Amino acid sequence: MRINFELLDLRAFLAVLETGSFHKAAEQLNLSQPALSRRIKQLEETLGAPLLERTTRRVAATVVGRELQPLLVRLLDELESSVLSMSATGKLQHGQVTIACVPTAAFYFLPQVIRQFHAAHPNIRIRILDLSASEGLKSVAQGECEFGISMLGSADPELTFTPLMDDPFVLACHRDHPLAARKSVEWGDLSNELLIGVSRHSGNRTILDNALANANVRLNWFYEVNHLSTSLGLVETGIGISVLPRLATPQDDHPTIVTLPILGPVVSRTIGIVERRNGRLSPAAARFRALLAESRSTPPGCPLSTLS
Amino acid sequence: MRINFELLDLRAFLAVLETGSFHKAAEQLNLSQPALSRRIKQLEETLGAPLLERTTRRVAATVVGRELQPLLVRLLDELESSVLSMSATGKLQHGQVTIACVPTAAFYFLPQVIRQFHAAHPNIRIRILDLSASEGLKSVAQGECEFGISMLGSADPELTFTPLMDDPFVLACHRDHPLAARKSVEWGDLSNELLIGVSRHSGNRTILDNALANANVRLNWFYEVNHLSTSLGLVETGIGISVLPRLATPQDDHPTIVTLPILGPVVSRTIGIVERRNGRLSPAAARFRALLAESRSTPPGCPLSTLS
DNA sequence: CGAAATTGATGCGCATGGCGCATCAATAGC
DNA sequence: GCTATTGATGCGCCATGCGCATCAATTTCG
Repeated sequence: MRINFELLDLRAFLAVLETGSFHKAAEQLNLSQPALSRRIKQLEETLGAPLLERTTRRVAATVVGRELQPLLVRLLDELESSVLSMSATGKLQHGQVTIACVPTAAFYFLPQVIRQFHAAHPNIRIRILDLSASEGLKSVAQGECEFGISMLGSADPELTFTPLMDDPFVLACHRDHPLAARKSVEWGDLSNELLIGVSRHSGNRTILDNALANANVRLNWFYEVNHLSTSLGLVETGIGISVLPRLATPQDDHPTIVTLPILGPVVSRTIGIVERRNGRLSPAAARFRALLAESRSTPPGCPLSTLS
Repeated sequence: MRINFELLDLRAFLAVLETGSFHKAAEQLNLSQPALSRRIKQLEETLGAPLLERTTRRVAATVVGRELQPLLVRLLDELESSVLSMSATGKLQHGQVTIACVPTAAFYFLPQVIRQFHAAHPNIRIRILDLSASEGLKSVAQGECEFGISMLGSADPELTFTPLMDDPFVLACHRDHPLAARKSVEWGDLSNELLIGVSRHSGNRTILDNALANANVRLNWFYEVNHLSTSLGLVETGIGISVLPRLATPQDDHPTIVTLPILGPVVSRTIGIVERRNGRLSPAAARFRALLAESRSTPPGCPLSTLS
């Protein structure tokens, strides 16, 4: 059996029991009394049982109506709260934005943008999935978050990429290391060093390997770890040096670690916003994305596969 | 915020996600594709956030849509099952009838009528509130059951009464009692006996007292108990005799108790159907009541206060 | 890479359903 | 018994929701 009535019918029934009057219930629902009377009659016919016993001066629920009333109150209350929540989300008064972000970019972009966004929309929560680049792209592709902040990765025609900034790879070494006294180094300077790197399957490593292959530079990756932060930890112990994205290194002076630009050529990864090609952002997510884009103005997004 | 959409909108949204197609969802809901497209669009505008991401070949829920979907599935499933239940009740395919009945009448009227009703409507349950006469009338008046089987009690203008049968008061005594050998007795025969009776506030006692006052008969109520069955129990011990409604006495031969008609005059209580004056019965209750009435045809009900 | 098939969105006109007004019948209070 | 009020019904009107036709976009296939 298909549902063959409307929400207004159910609300009319509940309003009559609440107010004790067809007239008052009609007022409550912005209807005339005859319109409400017809709605009640139609609902009773649809359900095949009387719900109300009434005279011109009195109204009460039948036994069937008594059974139905608490159920309808609960269902309509739940529906109404969820609608209220949806509507508040739509008006940026309440809700949540879910985005994926590679951890190294999170610390750079998000604090300031989150501060701005929160000041403007104090009741909207930001939910950040801190995932690896590949996991983050997958999360966006599968619709688990509204967009992601990531870097150029595998070409996926379903995703678009809006660059925000270039993040150069730099050298990280212990203060006591001979190279630490330089203002910058070249790739050739690193040829004889024992280098600490991340997994060869990671996005960062893929970008780096491609760029260096083009420049005929070969490096000696002696240690391989899974997380950039582990690279930094090992550098701190002095057992080797590492090539890392700038954002993954300490932003301020560090007691034991020195970071130096690597020239000839400068190799960078591009950090940007990843979205589904036909995605539609909720108003809150759209606003958050706008603030992100403003923090670094760039041309409109295009498919990843067209970026060189 | 008021609910400003319809059940069909919600069902359209869920149907699209279930079928993966506006076309197929429209078919499912007996709409054309443009009509369904408009419903989705209107729902999204009402809620202030997109629910679906779609191209001409593909459709998926947004993050907001994903959050809403399980809630709506549950709410609409519950609504649909309760409507199915109501509809089955309306068509006498399923449901429940609740009536109040004084215990002494229950054994007489209900077994046969319940058998007939159950044969015709095997999936409708009969719920019997076995209450005293006064409690039964109150339950009917307050809408806790659809009607009651009771006797003439306090005049309540909100209730109507349809007589089913007259139930005479009879003498119950031990087989060894001197009166047991008679075929009948008169009230005068009881003047010098120690009588067991129920509470002077009970319906039965009120009827009896009124009738005997009119006939200038005075009885000696020596013992007073709360339940008619207790009267019978005491009669069985031989400590006294009792005046009881015929229906409250053993219907068959009893090893120790004899029941005799009491003449000059015959005093009876009237058992009948009690209803709210403006009551509306569910179809099942209406059918059950009709079977009851058929078991003893009587004139249409009239207000209790007009019965002499 | 272009053509073809298919699908969601939109313009348009029409029919119907839901509405409010007027009124009736019933109810409750004085 | 009269009066005021309320729920139910008849009636006419109009706004809404519909389907048809069509467009633009998407995906598949040769």
